[in-house]
Amino acid sequence: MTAADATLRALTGYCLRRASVAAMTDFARVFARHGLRRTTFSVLTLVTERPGLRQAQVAEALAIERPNLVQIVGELEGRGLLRRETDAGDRRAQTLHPTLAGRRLVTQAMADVAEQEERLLDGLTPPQVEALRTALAVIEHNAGMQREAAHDQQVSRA
Amino acid sequence: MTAADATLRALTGYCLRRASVAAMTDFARVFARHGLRRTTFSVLTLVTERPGLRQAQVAEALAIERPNLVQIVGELEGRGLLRRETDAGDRRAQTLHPTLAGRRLVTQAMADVAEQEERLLDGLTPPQVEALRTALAVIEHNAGMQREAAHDQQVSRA
DNA sequence: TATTGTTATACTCTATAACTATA
DNA sequence: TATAGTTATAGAGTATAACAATA
Repeated sequence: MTAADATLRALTGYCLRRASVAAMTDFARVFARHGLRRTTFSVLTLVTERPGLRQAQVAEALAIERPNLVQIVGELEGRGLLRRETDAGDRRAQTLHPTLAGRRLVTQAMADVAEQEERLLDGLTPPQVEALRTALAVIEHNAGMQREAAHDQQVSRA
Repeated sequence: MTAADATLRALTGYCLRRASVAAMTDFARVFARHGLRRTTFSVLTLVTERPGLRQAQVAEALAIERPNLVQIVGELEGRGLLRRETDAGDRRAQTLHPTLAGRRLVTQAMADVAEQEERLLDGLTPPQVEALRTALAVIEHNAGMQREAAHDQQVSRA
């Protein structure tokens, strides 16, 4: 495809966004069934998979700004799904640990999410899904390169 | 992949979202070089491709709520990139028409967007890109099915 | 009565500056 | 001084209710 015939609906970037928005809308409904949003589901799942992470590490891993994570963790702690624990070695840091209720909720929610994902991928063969994931990884990588290049340019201009 | 090993990073839905966010972040930078945002670029491009559409038709085509489109069109009209024209046959309706400046801006911006898209897809063969677009269409379709099913359920409950 | 564009409004997600307490 | 968590706040994007003009 050349730039000449690149109309709005022909843009792969727009197809990517439409599919993402549609998929995340469905996922949001699954999250809501468990009283979760995308961000709270992500944080609770990560903390369950890797207990003891600091908030800053969770924020880094999930690309969430630290100030925004405070409310998310507060919400999950308020519902008794995880607890904050002051790090023994560095009393500035809060490590995060799932409660039993949190682990149970993650198990249930993740099962529903996986089921929803199967519905979304219905009609695609395993090789097609693998090819999709490869393509998505390439795009994410290329976009990251773009961001770094723009950042370097900004730095060198300063 | 079964639900059993579905950790956060293994979810295809999350890979899809990360790639989409990364790609749209880059596109946003391209739009900004022309004084546009994603929404204003989309509207101006569509109006240039299909002049004379009513606002309600543009909103429907781009999945933008009509109230939100008012500001977008107002911004583009204020910059002299398109003009509203009261429909002769239905004086409630406003049809949208690109100005010369608007058409020129779309040509320039679309060229940059297509170039950016090529960078994003760098490393993928044309068949791989085609397979990606097929997979994205399947996901969007499946998600739409999900939405309709949920809506039908909601209606039948009422 | 229904529809188009519009106004006002609210809600979510995200981003940044600045504070505190620790290091 | 630098970092972790926090507070407050601002912005973009999106969603709904209600109104005037028109059909």
